[in-house]
Amino acid sequence: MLKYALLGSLNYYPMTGYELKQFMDTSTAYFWHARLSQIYTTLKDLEASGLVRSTIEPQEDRPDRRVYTLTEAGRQDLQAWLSQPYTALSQPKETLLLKLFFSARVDRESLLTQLRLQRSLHQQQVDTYQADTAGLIAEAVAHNPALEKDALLWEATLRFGEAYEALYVQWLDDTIRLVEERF
Amino acid sequence: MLKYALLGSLNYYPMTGYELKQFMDTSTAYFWHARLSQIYTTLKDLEASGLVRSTIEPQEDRPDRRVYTLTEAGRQDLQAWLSQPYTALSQPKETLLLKLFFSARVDRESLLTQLRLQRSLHQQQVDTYQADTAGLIAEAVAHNPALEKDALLWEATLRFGEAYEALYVQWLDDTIRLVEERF
DNA sequence: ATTATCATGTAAAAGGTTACATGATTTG
DNA sequence: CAAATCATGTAACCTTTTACATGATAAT
Repeated sequence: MLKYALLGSLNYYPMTGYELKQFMDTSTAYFWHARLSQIYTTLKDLEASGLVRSTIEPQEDRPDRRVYTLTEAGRQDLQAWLSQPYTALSQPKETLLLKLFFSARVDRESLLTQLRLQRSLHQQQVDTYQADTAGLIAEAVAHNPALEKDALLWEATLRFGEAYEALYVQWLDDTIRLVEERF
Repeated sequence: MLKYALLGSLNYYPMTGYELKQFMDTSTAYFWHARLSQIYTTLKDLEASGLVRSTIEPQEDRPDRRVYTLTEAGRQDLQAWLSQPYTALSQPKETLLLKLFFSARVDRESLLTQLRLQRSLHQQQVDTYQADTAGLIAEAVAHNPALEKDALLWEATLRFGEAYEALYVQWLDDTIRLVEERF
């Protein structure tokens, strides 16, 4: 699926692997992320399949930039994926819940420390969304009004991320209280 | 991490790979799932590491049952993992959000069909939790009152699952309205 | 009659992480 | 002076999925 994250991103404008990583880190990261190493190898595969094409921009004192462009075949593959309905449910892996589920014989204080630590991490995430991501969307539309529809959908995914983090913090608060009072 | 799902489950009582699959499907599945093939190969690895031990119960007309038991080393490994704080944030992969993010050039009706389909799938999940899982926890405690503390934590994870699905349905409703009105 | 359940597994492929390797420039 | 940024990649490993293989019994 990283495939489509890359094709979708390159559909906006040509980018290097490094730039794709940055793009994803500031836009899709909270529902789809990837390491640089995976991005580089996947781009190579996509080029071998003819869905992207790369050109080299020479640079001095640092590695040449390899800029990837979406090909017509790539655009079609992306459109085909986008217009095909997604009939599955994603199956999340939540390490914290897994640990909690089996923690009945862990001592109370360790459990509370664990939960409070997670609370602070998730609270930080909420702050990040509000500060960074919302601003980036507004900026993109200001530069290019043709992205209005895109921005509508970007905001929808952002709303999901915010609601998810708010839910997480709320659930942690409830669970911390539960453990304090009844565990 | 499947490793700990298996060790944690076997800490309750010995099970076969097949039974572990069923156990996970009715308890951890909404935050941790695995296929049978992965369970079988992981159990083999765990036995090679001495964390579980298996004995064969012969059967006629169907494959012999291979029953896995947690070893003392396995119990210690599990406890070590449980008492070690989890300092990361899980990085979810939400295919629906990925598609939505790049869907600005998809036609309105396809988008709405997509979102409505997902709404019905998530609504089903809500119903499943309420019907199935809550009952199983009550049953387990009734059979074995020593599981009271366990049940407290199981209910906490269940509450997360319910809140998550409720959030998802709510977000889909909001997003469907947004697309209807402004896309 | 077909599908679900019980019950085991293996093999190949895909997806993803971690570690390694290099090195100049800019910012704090 | 140290850390972050820019910029590329490869290799080994681990995790997960998909496909294959078998076959009786019970339920619809």
